[in-house]
Amino acid sequence: MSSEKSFYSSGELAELAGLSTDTLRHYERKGVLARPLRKANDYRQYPASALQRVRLIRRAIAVGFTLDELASVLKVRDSGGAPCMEVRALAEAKLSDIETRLREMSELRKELRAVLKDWDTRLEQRAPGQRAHLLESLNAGRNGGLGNRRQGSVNLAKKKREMRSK
Amino acid sequence: MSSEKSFYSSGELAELAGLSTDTLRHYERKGVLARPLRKANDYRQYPASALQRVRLIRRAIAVGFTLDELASVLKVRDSGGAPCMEVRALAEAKLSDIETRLREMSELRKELRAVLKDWDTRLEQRAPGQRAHLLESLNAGRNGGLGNRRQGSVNLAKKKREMRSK
DNA sequence: CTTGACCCTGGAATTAGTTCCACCCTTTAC
DNA sequence: GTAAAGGGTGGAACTAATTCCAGGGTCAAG
Repeated sequence: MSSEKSFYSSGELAELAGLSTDTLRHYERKGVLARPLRKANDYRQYPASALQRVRLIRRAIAVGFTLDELASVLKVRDSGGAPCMEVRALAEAKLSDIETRLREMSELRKELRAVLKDWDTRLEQRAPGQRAHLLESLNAGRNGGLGNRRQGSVNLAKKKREMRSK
Repeated sequence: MSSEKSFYSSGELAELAGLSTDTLRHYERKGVLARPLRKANDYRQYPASALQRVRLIRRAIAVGFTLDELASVLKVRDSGGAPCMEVRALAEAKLSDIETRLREMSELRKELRAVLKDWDTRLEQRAPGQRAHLLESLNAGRNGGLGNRRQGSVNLAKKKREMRSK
């Protein structure tokens, strides 16, 4: 039943993971994906675990981690060392980022759903002068607690500017 | 009670929205933020609605929209026209993206929480040889239905490559 | 031995969003 | 009037992730 090979070539891994071999190499260069053993011909031989690693990477990226950030976290993990506070803090910050983004996303999902429903309704009714509200609702979203913060580096914009103009 | 001004300067709006005036100008250039009226001195005068618009933009970006994509959607909305199928399709695609990302994110949130808890436990116990599992758990996450797809443009990687090598 | 399918490498290029730069203008306070 | 603070402009630069490129192997099939 186990149709899983224990080694993948770069092409195979790329295929399985849904990305290009170029990207795999990139991950390697960035230090988030370990350099795999090579065969005699210098071809990469990825262990099965690499697939999971790649999936982890993609999830982490999707969630706002930077390859460099990830590298710092994974380096700790891979060497089994105790995470220096820096890394722990990073992980914690990411977690709270994620929570914020989760809220935002489900918010936007709701809005987007409403918009689509709206559009479809309007398109069916076809009342000529109707002038659909379309994304109007999107604009309306409760703009309560959220507001600014970006994914990783927050609002350095004018801070930097202020520094140099000082 | 309404402490809200009805017009903002670019600096004010930037401040409120938590981004730089440069970014505001960028949004304008990209066509997601309407060119505001100008005062006699050529200063921008943003209507209060611009703040909501900017917030919408940020949410949309956070969720995977591209400024160009957003522009195409918003252009429809702003002109009150019926959304051409292209735009509707885009919105729908984004919705499904969002749903996928939501799943991924809450998945990763869970994992991240576990990792943090793990770390803290280990750090407290301080069993020397323990060699923490750290992110180990992250690797373990159910890799069921999800897997590859990226935010916006999916997997063009090798597709393009294939085309040209044909 | 040639062809086609893969793989390798380092560095350049691209894409998107954002920021920086240089230079000029306006308004307010001293 | 002059410095400080805030605006404006176009275009260059930067960052991150990914892709492209050019030149060079390996290997099985025909």
